Amino acid sequence: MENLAKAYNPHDTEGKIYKYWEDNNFFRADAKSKKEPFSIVIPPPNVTGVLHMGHALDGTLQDILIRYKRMKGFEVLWLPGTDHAGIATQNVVEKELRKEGKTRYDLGREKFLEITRDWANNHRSRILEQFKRLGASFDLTRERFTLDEGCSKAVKKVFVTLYNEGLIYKGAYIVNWCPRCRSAISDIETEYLSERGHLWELAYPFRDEFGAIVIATTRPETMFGDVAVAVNPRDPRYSHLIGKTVVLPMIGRDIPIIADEAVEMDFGTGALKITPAHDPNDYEIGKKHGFSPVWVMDEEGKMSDNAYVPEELRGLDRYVAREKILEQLKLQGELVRAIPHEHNVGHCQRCNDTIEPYLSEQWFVRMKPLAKRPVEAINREELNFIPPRWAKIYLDWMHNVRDWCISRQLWWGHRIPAYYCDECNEMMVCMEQPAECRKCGSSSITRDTDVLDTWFSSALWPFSTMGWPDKQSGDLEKFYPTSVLVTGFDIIFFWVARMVVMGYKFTDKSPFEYVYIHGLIRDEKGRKMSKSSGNTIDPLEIIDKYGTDALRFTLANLVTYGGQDIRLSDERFEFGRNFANKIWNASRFVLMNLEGTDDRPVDTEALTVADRWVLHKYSIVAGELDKNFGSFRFSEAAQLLYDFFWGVYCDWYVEIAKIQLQNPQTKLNTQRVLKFLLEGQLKMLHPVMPHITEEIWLLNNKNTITFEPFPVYEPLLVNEPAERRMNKAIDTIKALRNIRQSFNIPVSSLIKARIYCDDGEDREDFELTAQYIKELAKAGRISLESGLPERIPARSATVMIGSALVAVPLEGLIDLDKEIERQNKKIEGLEKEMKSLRARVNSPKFLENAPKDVILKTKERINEIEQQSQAIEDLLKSLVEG
RNA sequence: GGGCGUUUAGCUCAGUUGGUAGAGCGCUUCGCUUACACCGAAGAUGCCGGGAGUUCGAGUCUCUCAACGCCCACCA
Repeated sequence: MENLAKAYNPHDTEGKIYKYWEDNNFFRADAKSKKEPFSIVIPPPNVTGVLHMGHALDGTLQDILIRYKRMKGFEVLWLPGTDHAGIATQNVVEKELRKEGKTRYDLGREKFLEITRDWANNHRSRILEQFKRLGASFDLTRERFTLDEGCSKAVKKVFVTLYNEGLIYKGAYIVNWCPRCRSAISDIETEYLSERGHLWELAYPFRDEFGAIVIATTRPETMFGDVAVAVNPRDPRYSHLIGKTVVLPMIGRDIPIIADEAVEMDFGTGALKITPAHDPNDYEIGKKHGFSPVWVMDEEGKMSDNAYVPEELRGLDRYVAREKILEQLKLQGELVRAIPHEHNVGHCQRCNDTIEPYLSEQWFVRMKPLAKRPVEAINREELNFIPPRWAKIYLDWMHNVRDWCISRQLWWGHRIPAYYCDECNEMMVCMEQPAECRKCGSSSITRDTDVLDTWFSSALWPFSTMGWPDKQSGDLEKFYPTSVLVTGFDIIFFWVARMVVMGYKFTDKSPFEYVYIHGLIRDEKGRKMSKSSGNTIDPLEIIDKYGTDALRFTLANLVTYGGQDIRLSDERFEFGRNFANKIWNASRFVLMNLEGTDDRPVDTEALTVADRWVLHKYSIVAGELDKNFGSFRFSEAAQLLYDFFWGVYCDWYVEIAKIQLQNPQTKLNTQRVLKFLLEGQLKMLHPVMPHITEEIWLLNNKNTITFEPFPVYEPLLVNEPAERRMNKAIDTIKALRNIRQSFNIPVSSLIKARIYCDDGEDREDFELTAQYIKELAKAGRISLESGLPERIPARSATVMIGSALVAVPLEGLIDLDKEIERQNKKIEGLEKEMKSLRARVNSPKFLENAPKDVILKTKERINEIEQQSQAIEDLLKSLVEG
């Protein structure tokens, strides 16, 4: 054991240990096991992605739960996989193509998909390899991909079923259109940003008389698609104009002035241009009044090449066209004015391009009828959010849910299983391509060219990955529904809510019992981490620099139950690194001192006070840990582990063990206790810091720590007297060290300490711990005196430990003024505390209402303070008198 | 417009049923004592955002105000 490195080097450990786990298939789940199941499916990272801090946090927390439950004896499944990430992946591949000066249209659909598939396959393993570096104990034999055969089958099955039940429909509606992606996107993929623009007031001249009506618009380029001008019928400024005809500037097309209640009189000019093909509200108004929409912009955001658009503008980008139009209108005197106007503009979440509302044929899922059971799930506690406040956000969304636009005009994704007869246009929605048209019998059939929103397949993830709709594997029965979903709040609507919807619809159950929502990772200034702002912290770099376990421990410690965002900086990981090193070195110490020991258990008859004390504390920590891991309180668990290992085991027990190891009578049992506690703590730490604990564990054990039973609260180890005794001893040691430091007494000079105490319990307590005090406070001699002295020994530094007085005679060494100052300060503190205690006790209401134990405790404390104050005052007197 | 979160030591943040505040880092002073300087020892630092209320007692519960942040809706 002497050959262990002086400092923990994670790189010597991590790769080796992970391989050991992998080679032995420790993480493979058995669907036939009799053990109670515990399962998590990973939120599938995008194939194109690289591991970022969000993944690291998410993955760490899942792995902690998984490893903890594995040690608790559950049959555990953590199912890994990746998401094909429709738009994101397609964008990346298109970007690559652009470097070669090509577009996807140059390649054609088949060729483009082939390239994208290769790309995805390459990256698919990369991200999972990165998760492995996190120590993720997932079952790689069950790895899934949202576009693999099984998932695709599930997608088709769900689509066809929903269609047949009328829950999926196709139709022309205004959708959010991203001109850059050339696709529709859903409402929640549209991000509204406040932008400074203009409200342009344009004059549309009357056809049959002099004058004009002035409308207000933020998008003048859509004017050629106008079908009417609408005013509020109650608006006195305009009511006389209703029914008249105006002429669209530049193209001279006639449109009527109509009346509609929806027009707000006090916005803009009170006159609204109606452009049904390019605005959601206008679409509604247009429909109501029976107008046919006029398209003037194409799917790339360019002005259409049709008769409605002036020739010189056709094919121009929408913003270029806007400038030209304004220029022209200004010349013609039809641009009345431009008012600076701040308004919200939709942007594509994926590519940030400005969204155009666009009337087009799309597929939708009717969400309202599907939302009923997901709403009830909260009340029935079939679905529980942690922290619970997220349930409200989820419910609000469910209550106001709108139809979900699921079709995307992309190539990369699940192609919609709808088929059209080329002859008669009959539409057939079915699992496989039909051989012939069911209506006219033609064999010329074409599949719908749209693909599905990525989140459609993600919504099925918890059960599509378990084999649904097939049941052969047994995974569905054993591991579905899953136990918990761990994710960030940013995808509650995108993913969590839709999984619940689909879960209830197709499996009759919530796909998970708990949703644990953690905060988002931010940079040290609280900004969102993003590649574009260059403020990301790469978890792999952190792993290289500090080690995986350091990363995991730090993150676990930083995450809060309330789900607060986490501000990270590089240096924060030193915390975990230092702790790992501490574990390493304490282990090294213990292992070095195990020579000559045996494999027998701790002899509980022969325990010293310190042994009993540390075992007592250990048992309590084990119990607390169980509670914390069981209730997703990761940081409390991490803090507990840290405090016990460092603050109790290392700082006190190991130091005391050094004493006990010197004594042949206590040596053997001390070794056993050291080892028992070290191994127990390795187990406790293992879910959070798997590599280092396994490495150390294997130095002394044949089998992996992976399946070791997690330590539990052990009532037999609880020992209150030992705790009381050690608390006194520790207080005394600290007091003596304080005196030593205050008076600059060098370590080389041994101090003497006299402890004046009662002959009863106090004396017994101190007798049992006197040796620890002597050694750890570097005292030459400890003497126990009976009762408090009548006169405090002169030229002594003193301190009260409970009702006992500890005095250190410091002939010649003591600085009188310094000691007086020290004691005065002490009295000051006591007096302050006393004041508030007295006020309480003197109030009859307190005595009436407060619980008895609180009253008792308060009175005891008052007595204690009185005693101490008295002693200190006596001391001061004797100091002054010399 | 609606909703949520945050405000505690110089910094970053804990604080689970109300009992008189903690950690890490940083800072000060010592120290290479049979693991560890990625260390050990001793210390300093807080009207727990402001105000009001409930209570014997409030960082913790209620109301209110303020600042910052986020989400949803949305006005052409």
